[in-house]
Amino acid sequence: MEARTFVMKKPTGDLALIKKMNTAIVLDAIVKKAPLSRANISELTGLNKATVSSLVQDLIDANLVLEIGMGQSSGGRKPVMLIFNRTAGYAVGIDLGVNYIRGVLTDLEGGVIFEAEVALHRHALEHVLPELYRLIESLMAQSPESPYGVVGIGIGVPGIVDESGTILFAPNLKWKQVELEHLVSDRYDLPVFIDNEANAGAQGEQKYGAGRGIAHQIYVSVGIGIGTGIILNKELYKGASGFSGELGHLSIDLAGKPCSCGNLGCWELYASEHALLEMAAPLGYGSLRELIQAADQGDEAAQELFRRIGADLGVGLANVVNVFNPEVVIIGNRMSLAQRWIEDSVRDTVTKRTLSYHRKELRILFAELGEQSAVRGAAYYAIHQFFHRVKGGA
Amino acid sequence: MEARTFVMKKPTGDLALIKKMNTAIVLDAIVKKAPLSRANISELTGLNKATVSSLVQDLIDANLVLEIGMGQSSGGRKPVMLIFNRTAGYAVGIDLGVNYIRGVLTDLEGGVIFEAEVALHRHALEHVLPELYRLIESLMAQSPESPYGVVGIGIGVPGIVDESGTILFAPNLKWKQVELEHLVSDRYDLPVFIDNEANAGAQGEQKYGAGRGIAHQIYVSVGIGIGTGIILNKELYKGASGFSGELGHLSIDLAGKPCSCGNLGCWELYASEHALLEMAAPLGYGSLRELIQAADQGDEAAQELFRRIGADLGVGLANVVNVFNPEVVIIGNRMSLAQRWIEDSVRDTVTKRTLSYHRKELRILFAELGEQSAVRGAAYYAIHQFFHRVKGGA
DNA sequence: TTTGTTAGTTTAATAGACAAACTAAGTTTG
DNA sequence: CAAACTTAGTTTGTCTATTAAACTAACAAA
Repeated sequence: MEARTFVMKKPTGDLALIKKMNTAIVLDAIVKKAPLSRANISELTGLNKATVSSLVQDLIDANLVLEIGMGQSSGGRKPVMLIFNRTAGYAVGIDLGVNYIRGVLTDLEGGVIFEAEVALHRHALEHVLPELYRLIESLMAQSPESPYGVVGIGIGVPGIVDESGTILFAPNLKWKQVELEHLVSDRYDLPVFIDNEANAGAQGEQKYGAGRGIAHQIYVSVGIGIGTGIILNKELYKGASGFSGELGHLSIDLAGKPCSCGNLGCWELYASEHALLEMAAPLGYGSLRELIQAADQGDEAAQELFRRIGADLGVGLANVVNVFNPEVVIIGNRMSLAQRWIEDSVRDTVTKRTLSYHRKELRILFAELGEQSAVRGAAYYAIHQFFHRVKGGA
Repeated sequence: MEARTFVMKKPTGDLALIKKMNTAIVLDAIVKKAPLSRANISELTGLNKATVSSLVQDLIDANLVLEIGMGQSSGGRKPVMLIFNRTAGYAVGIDLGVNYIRGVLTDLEGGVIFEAEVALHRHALEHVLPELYRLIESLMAQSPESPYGVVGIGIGVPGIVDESGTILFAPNLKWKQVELEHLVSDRYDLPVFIDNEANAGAQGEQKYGAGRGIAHQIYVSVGIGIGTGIILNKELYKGASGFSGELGHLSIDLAGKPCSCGNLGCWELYASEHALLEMAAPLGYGSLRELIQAADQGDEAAQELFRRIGADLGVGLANVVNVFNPEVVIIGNRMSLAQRWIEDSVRDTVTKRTLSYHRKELRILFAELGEQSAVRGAAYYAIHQFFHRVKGGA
């Protein structure tokens, strides 16, 4: 979780804790419902006016809140309106893909200030790292002067990551045991957060996209394989070993095709981009883009292929829905580009195959942030940790 | 959550909260590691000696903690040892099955004081309710005089339950829309908690059985059908509608047998007691008990049947493991009686079909509480809520 | 101008945690 | 056996964050 070690005090309830809690409550109110006056905050949160005044002053001193002048009077003294100072610092988010590296610089609200992308032609670590560093440095160079500067770097990667930010295995990059967090944080002396692409995407959609305000959200990243980010009670769920959600290897056919993972009939053998292209090859199409174009131009075979992929996606999604009973399922990554050709068959299949109790609350959506789900989510990791740091008082 | 409405104050951080937290910390320490002295608690929790003394006094005044006399000196004044007063109150736990009602009376540590069971021959509500009431009353009659008396009643039922404690649907009882919580709590004027049998069983194993101290535990109740109780971060996970974990309707065969739920190839069609007995019928066996006996006496066909059921159980479990990456999976309910005949094939299948990363942390266990998982879990609901109530200060 | 209203600060009270001093009651040592 | 040391638990005074209430500031309407 933490990047470097901030010494953990004993977690007993003392006065510092309650101040921390209340500060968080106040800041939260401002972030979510700005502009607000102190009086508004008091009413909204139930905290006493005096308490709010004191906490707000601390936040102003910490450069996290700004007074933007007088608001409308409703028959008495004019209120002083407060907003969150989103430019008190900046965050870097990186999406390290298989054939690209994408990066954004965001403000503390996660809004994109600047973005950049480079193509990746080789996967060797010695080749990728310099590219990554160059991208990070170009992003940081764009960050305006600010009280906190760049507060951290979040990176989404296509592989399995452990708690220490080490990439255990990234099949499509052919990487094993890459201590990426150490490498990057040593270089820039900043907090660095590594997570897999699907988790980062899930966070992105949860905070800034289709999943805003939703407690139970499953993000299914359908690209070359299938990955998932599981958000339960508004928090990323990671299993015992820190990497759950290998839903790509959910078996949907107990006697189906053998998978490299050892199981039979894994979902991603049926419903990923890779599976689609395998079936498209005999028709003479070599890429997702070509296939979509063909479908758009009326090619029945291509359209049928999408329907089939949609159905198989739906089979797995039905399982996911029956297991998690989520409020939304978000389909993201490259396959979301084919939304118009797969959406109907996905929905039909899910409707047929889920319990009616679960269907009631369910919405199936496509990623709102498109290709930016993962970068924005990655940046959020850095922002999130920054808030914990400043509220702690370091 | 709450049974009756205790008016919720604004959840801001005030002094009462921190006292509540620290009281909980102290009580927790005593419950888990008794006997302890005040000095021990101070060291253990990091709370100041004075604070501990004061909080302990409150707990003694509330009859929740007892002084049991002097402990061993280690070179200075003898410590006064403290224990949790487990008999300050009692809880009733009920497992409402399809052909039985089982009940226990427990102390506040969940230890069984008294147990009883009645057979159910008819399922009509008019017939079951009086039986249920008679059982509850016989249990309550056994509770000794105590400061708090019976603190609540927990009931596990074979069906889908909503947040208000209404049984929406219990297929095997043919019940629909039974407001059980209301009925029972009106009758006894006590807090009543209804949940489905698998969730109750999961809680039972989590607190008193094979899942003690484990954060991520999946309890699979294999009976007539398959139900599951999912515990993540030590808490029962319920989905958006309050009833997730219909893992029985996880499809393991995308083109398999049609299920009454609308899906194809549902797990419980392959790996439940019902499925087993269907396959056993041609061999001339009519019950699980007979089949186990046959296997014990060397009947190869029966043994083969168990191996097959074990394998199909394993297929579904592998999916569960890949999805949740839990630390333990606990197989409970009736099928756990056949442990010795299915264990090997279950393990083999799971090993073959799960990702090695997940397997590392994984243990597959059978219910430690046997047939009592659900009753004990049900009682725990009442105990748990009681603690929240007294710590609140009512 | 007066009256009433709303915003925000100041003041004094309160409650809980804590450190330090203190009392209580034991053990070890010369 | 007395003196010295140890440990348990309580008492005392301090500190801090919240709060209610009083107060100041600034405006609108009559």
